Amino acid sequence: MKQITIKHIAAELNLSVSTVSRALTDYPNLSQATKDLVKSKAKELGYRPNIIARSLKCSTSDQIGIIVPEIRHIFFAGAIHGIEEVAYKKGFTTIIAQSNEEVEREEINLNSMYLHRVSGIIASISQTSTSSEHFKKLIDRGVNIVFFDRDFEDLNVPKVKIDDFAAAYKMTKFMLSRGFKKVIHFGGHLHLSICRLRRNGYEQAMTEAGLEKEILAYESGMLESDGYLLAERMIKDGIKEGAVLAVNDPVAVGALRRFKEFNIDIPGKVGVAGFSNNPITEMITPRLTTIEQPFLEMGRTAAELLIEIIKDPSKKENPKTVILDTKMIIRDTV
Amino acid sequence: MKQITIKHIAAELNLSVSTVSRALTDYPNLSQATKDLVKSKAKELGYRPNIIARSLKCSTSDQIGIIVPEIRHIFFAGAIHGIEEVAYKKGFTTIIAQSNEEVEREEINLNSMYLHRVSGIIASISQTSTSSEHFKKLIDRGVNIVFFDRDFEDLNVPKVKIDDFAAAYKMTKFMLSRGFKKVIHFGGHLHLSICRLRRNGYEQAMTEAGLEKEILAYESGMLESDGYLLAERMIKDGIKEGAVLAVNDPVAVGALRRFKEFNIDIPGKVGVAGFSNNPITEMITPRLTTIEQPFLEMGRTAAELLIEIIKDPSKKENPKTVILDTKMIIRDTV
DNA sequence: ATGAAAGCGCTAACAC
DNA sequence: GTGTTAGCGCTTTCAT
Repeated sequence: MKQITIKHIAAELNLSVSTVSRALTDYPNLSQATKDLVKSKAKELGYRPNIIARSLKCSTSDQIGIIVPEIRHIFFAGAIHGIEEVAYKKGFTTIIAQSNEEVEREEINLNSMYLHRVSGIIASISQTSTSSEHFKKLIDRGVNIVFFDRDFEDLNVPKVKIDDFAAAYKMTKFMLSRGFKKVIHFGGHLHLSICRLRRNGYEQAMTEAGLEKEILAYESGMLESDGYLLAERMIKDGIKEGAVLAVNDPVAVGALRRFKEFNIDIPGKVGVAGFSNNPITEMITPRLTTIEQPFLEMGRTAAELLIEIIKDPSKKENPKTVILDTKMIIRDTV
Repeated sequence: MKQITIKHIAAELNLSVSTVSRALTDYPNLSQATKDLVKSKAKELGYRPNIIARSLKCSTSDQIGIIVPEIRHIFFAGAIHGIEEVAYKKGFTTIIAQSNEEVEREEINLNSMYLHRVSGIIASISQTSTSSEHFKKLIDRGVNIVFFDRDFEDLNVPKVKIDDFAAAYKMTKFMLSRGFKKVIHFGGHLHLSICRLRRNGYEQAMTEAGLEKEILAYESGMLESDGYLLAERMIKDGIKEGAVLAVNDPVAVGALRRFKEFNIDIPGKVGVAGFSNNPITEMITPRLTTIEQPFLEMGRTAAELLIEIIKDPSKKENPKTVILDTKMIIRDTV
């Protein structure tokens, strides 16, 4: 019940607490004999270091915090998997928190992790995070932060991203090459850089095809329900033909569902493409064309970047931005 | 950069640290004037309490730890949502960790949370957790623990569950009533109580129908890939007709996929039912018949039970087990 | 090679 | 109503 401390060990062995502490942390100038003695005694008594006390003293722990919008999205769950893989290998534990796309919750979690003195934080920001103030404050206090996928462009920290512009550009061109007269974009909120970049890529491809007059980009949320509603709105707006480039897979799936309810021929009349290569895209009918994002790799890389600056804070001077490759996955909806 | 402490506030105001501490924690015997003074000064200096120090002193925090097998399963993600909902409302923050179905990882996370002095832990155990030793140790040290869904039967702590036996029993009977000559069970590992109970419910229904000789229960993992493999094995075992009761939705979905690849008529020749009412069960073709588990409600209840014993540890003497209702969702695969 | 002692930031028992 | 002081468990400088 009662906690065993180094004091107990010291008392039992007639040693000072400092010697015990040193033995336990493998301090160089200490005889191997005492080290062994202390360690075996510690084991015997069932000693467990109080890492709270250690954190207080050293003002750090070996814990990495992860903050994402929603863990149930395979993209984030997968990235977390990648983060954990390298974190555990390097002796860190991880804790996860979700913002539920609410900036208030994001701030609470961020501060809580800071107060608990995590060694660093890997984050992908919420849809409602229009200002980077809450992150900026912590960065100014020296907290190690790395972003993946959704980031703040004005924050100069390490990042792992994909080339959102190029991916959207490529997919738009591809859809046009399949014979669609125009492409409509179901986009996310523009203060998120990934949404803005995807939209820019779309617009660029349309412009290059001489279709600037046909550019039509809706701005909405990033959930399945948003895609569902947007599809309905598109039909109501009188658009009966064209290809839809959705900002992500959930939006694409929602749109597809609505189009199917309207008995619209896919991909005959309307095409649909998503973003992420969510496993579900392959299980539904028709199977969704999408862009593969290497989420596992993104997570791994983010963890590596973070551990790099934890181990050597001077590396924060010139933060890296790593851009990972995407791949078009052509299936049945385009 | 440097942390502002109560010392700084005390110095600026010519007060003692204890007065400042008392003012900040709204101690009763203190003039409102000093309280206001201290609080405004704290705000002015950008003071943030060091909760590590507070944890060290009080050996607790206002943090609830959550440990689940895999966050990407909607069942767990949904339960976590429910937990967070009530936790935040009551002033707790939450941290999440996943075991990836590995008992080693589960133990690491469990210990890490304990060492970080969380107020309590809500857990659903991993598939490979055959012994409850690691949990037992912490419970003996006084750590507050609540289980939901997957639990250790030998641990006498608060739990939130469904009636697994009854649900499996009911679904088996229903399948038989639809004209299937027999039901085959795709079960999970039997050291998990939920798997054992579901299997028992299945066996009971078969026995009551005079089909004890036809009882066939495979034992496997709980992933989609396990269902896929099991379906293949069933075919290879020469079973061409009957209904499959899967231990959960992923297994059912995997089995369904394999049956479809074999061009087996569903539900004409073979029926399939899952467990959980995962959203995907409605998006695939044919839509999967399943049992709805109230995951949000399970999470909420677990959080309430935990906060109850945190606030009043004497309640641990007679831990509650809450059983929540399930519902059969009949769709196209049975 | 080992010990004594200070201190991380906070709370609370004890004084006045 | 407010101040003094000890101490939570640990690390680390300074002695010896």
